[in-house]
Amino acid sequence: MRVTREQAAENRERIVDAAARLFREKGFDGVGVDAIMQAAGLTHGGFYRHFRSKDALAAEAVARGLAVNAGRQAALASLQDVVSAYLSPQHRNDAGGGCMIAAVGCEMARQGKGVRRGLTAYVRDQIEQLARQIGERGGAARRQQAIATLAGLVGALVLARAVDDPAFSDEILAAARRRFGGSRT
Amino acid sequence: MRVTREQAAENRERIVDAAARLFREKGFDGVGVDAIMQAAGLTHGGFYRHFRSKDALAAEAVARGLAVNAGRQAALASLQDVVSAYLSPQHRNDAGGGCMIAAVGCEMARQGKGVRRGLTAYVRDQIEQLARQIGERGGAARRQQAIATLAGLVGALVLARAVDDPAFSDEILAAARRRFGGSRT
DNA sequence: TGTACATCAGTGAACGCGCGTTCACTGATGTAC
DNA sequence: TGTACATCAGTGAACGCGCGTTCACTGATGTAC
Repeated sequence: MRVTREQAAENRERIVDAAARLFREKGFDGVGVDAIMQAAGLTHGGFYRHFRSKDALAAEAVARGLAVNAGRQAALASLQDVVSAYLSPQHRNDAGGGCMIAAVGCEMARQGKGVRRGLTAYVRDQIEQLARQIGERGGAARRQQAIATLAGLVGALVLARAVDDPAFSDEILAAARRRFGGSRT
Repeated sequence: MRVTREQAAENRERIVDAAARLFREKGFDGVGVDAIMQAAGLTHGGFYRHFRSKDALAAEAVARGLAVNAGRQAALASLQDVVSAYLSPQHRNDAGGGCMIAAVGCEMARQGKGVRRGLTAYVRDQIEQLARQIGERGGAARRQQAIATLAGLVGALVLARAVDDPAFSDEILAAARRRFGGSRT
């Protein structure tokens, strides 16, 4: 049952997209190759014609998820827009379609080189982009604030998702929105 | 090979402690019952005389880890001390002995009720304690700032651990220390 | 353009392995007299 | 205090299961003529 080269390429994309979503929803150890292939509409046997290993897919899926996220963030003009989208209840409720770092950041420290390299580049980009959007004062202080803001966003989303009580979760998001949301420090 | 009641209780403590450490080092899915029991100096077969399931142990281990952490934090008088200990390279390098949230926060959203309930109580406590240590202004703004600070600490540590480049990791910690470290906002 | 053959994306069964959990067993501890 | 027996913490083999990975096979696609 061979398939067009274009079809094969398209299938590969679907696998990476499915993995990017499922990893964010259930963690790296929480999804198997089987589930990923099924989500992509294929059977698990064909997996190794596309990827050397599950780890190799993870590296690509993380890169994909980060790239999509970076694009979305860049499309938002102001710091306020970025922060309020990031700290929205919708983002909290949609881990599978949201920020990679908030979803699987804790597990990344334990991942292979491929995953961590992609993440590092992304974090650098995000910091620079945030620094540009903060846009006041000179380099060092602005960069510092960008780092702190990124940390605050990620941490607030992790907390808001981990916590058991919806009202408390909302409070965390709201507080972080007010503190990091473009108000002049 | 029955064992003294006190010995048994002691063994139970050792299991919980080993689990609290290993979960932080490798994630909930990254350690098996076997490894935990071995770390506690026992064989895996006896596990179910102490805990109903791995999940039940996870709830206890998280509670233990959080309690230890809370105690350590409370022993530090000033916000500055708390922040600089939390965002120290030593803490970054010792996930197994450090903050539960930074180590497995992302996975907690996917854990059972026991784990999340304990975490929620802990987050509430930490926020109140930070608010007390911030100690300026009235209730609402202070609480807001405490939430943002907690988020910033957790996020910065997650980022510092995830990133591939040691210098960059240090920079993240330093920037967050300066932003969250007790300086009057 | 048509034919003959090689390629290879995808299938589904199978592999070894480690997981969470169960179980029969052991023998020191705890208890009843 | 001593004796006889029940209890039960811990052991190690075993369970079913799902995992990541491999493999023989299929048959449409791609290629060479």
